[in-house]
Amino acid sequence: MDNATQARYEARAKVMKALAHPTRLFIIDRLANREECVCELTAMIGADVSTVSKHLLVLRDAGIVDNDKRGNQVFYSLRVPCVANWYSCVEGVLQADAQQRLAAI
Amino acid sequence: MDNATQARYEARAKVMKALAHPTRLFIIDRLANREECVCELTAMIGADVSTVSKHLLVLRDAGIVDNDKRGNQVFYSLRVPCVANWYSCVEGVLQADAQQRLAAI
DNA sequence: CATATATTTGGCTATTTTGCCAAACCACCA
DNA sequence: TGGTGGTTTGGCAAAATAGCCAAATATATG
Repeated sequence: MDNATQARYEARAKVMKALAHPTRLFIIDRLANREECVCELTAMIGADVSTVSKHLLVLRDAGIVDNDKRGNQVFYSLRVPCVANWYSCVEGVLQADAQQRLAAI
Repeated sequence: MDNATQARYEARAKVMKALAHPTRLFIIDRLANREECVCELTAMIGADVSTVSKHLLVLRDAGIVDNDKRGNQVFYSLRVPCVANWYSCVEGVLQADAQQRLAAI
């Protein structure tokens, strides 16, 4: 694998990695419908604000969300909506897996 | 967030996590066209066989690939092809990100 | 200006992930 | 049976990630 190829896969992996956490997937789900402020997301998630803020940073670094500061709160929104469409595929993986496990009994 | 919801996001995250590594994304790309044996994948990746084997185990545990032992080699194939379609979306994220960085100069 | 609210950052520890080596395993063949 | 090629497993050290607290920052408001 040459350097350019390596770099390309690393860039892709960064995006995937940003989505590889339950809390961040939950955030994506919330943002699929409308933008939300950090305070609202924090209330729904139930973790420390600093933790949520860091999750949002990961998503922003990956280019998945945008943020907009209005007044003293910051609103996050989904920048690339297609991400939200992956769920059907992920669910497909989970269902196929469940069926295989069932068949293995 | 109740327990069931939590569990659902964790299951999804497991699938995403399995894809959140350059080497594993490379493997998915290879398997998008045809099945490959561990030996062939190892040759293309250029890491230790044991490393590649463990990456394949992660993908298998997540339900993303299947394996088929024939003779003394093991062939891996993509079980849920839709995963390969995510690339266009990931590329979209990367391009949007590149444009934003460009605009910020 | 002082205070309150919303968010980010620094820093620390605990946990998870990665990748290599060595060893075990398995199927084939002489 | 012994040897060979292909694959997995165990184990370990290095690196990355997660989550909390405390502190810093920024904005609104009295």
